[in-house]
Amino acid sequence: MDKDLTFKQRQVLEAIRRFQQENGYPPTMRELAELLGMASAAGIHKMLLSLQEKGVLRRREGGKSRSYHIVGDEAAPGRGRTRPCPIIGNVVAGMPELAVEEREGELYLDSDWVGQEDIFLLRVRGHSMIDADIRDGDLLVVQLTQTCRNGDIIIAMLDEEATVKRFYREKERIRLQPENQTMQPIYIPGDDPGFRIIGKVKGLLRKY
Amino acid sequence: MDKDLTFKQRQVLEAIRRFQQENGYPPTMRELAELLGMASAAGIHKMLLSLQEKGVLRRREGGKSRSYHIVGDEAAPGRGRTRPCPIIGNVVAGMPELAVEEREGELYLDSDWVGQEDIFLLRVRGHSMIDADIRDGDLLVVQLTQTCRNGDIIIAMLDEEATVKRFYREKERIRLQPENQTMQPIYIPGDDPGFRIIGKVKGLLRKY
DNA sequence: GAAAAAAGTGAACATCTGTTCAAAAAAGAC
DNA sequence: GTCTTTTTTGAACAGATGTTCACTTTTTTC
Repeated sequence: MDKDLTFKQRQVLEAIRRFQQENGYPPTMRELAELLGMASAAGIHKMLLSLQEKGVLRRREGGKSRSYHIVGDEAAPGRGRTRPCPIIGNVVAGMPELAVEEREGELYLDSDWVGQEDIFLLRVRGHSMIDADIRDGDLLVVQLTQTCRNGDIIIAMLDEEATVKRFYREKERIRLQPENQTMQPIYIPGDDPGFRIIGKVKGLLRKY
Repeated sequence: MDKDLTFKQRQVLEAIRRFQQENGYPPTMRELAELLGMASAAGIHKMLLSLQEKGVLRRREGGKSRSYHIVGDEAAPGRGRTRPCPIIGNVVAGMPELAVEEREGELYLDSDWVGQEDIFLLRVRGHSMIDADIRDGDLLVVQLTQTCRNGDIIIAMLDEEATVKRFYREKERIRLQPENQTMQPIYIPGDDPGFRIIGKVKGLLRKY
């Protein structure tokens, strides 16, 4: 696909790539012209159009400055490869609107790893899940969902307070099992209005 | 150093970062203003100046459009804030050249989280570190280094085989301690040529 | 060599972009 | 409360930038 490019066109492409690499943003047409020793921006303009037709160059919006990027270049806008995920210090009432006050920051995570669903990162407080090898200070990747299966590790609101527990549905009640031998399970009647499932744990991040 | 930023200034910084991440080039002042719901570019202009004075923002040349970049992200200009990290299935002889045959794939990770050093991801086999809450199948973030301190979790080559152990330097020998009560420590004479430290564990990724 | 395509020029124009200024609103500090 | 700092607005301006046009030069193709 690169074979039907002329020498000049390849030169322009290479100049764009180098400029982006060195400066962190794409060049303007006149900057490109000067870089290639040309006197007018019009020639570059024509060249960029033909490069666009051949599919090797793209621009996000017409008319905007510095908006060209090379197709297939890693430096190009990689929508989809990674996504920003907010770090929540504490789950608070009003979820899943993710109260902004509790935002610690955000991490960009690989979409291949966390998937496309609505997620956030929750910092673990305490040792209630130590038998599941989840430690104090770990970050949990939480997927917002109401549906979960027996044995899932979930985040639940229980009377305005958030907890991480393993979920089991029993006959007339729900059992929330802490993964810590020294702690007792919590039983929820089926009709408890103070109980609400926020989401389930899909992954874990730990920093040493 | 980030502590003397106002809330608004931090908001502006975050908007710049996100725009750069999504589009591959920095925003103009008016684009920023619209993004933040402001009516004029002048406010943004003043804000960028103060951010510049505080040293968190820089521009390559005055007067040029879209030429601002965030100081923390400047280490990898144009590469955004994530970096590709190879996933290694097994550590093999010949490291740290990271034999390509063993590459399982790669994940893009947040530079804020993994830092700028040379790293790779190693998949854990077995349960030798279960007492350190590291499970079979976890991915370890390994920083390539020869220097490590007592108590560090390290990756070491021992007679052509890779192991994950906790590192302790004793009088005339090195003790490699498995974090599993049922396993015995390994002792290495100080002059063992078959022993080599690959790196140390900086983080952990787990998927449920 | 003739014809066609590609590359380049120079000028003009509309819009975008950064910058400045005066003033007002909002938020904190005291 | 008063005062100061921060934040926002609106307008205006200069220069930068993308675009178009007519035309010339160079290169390629037949």
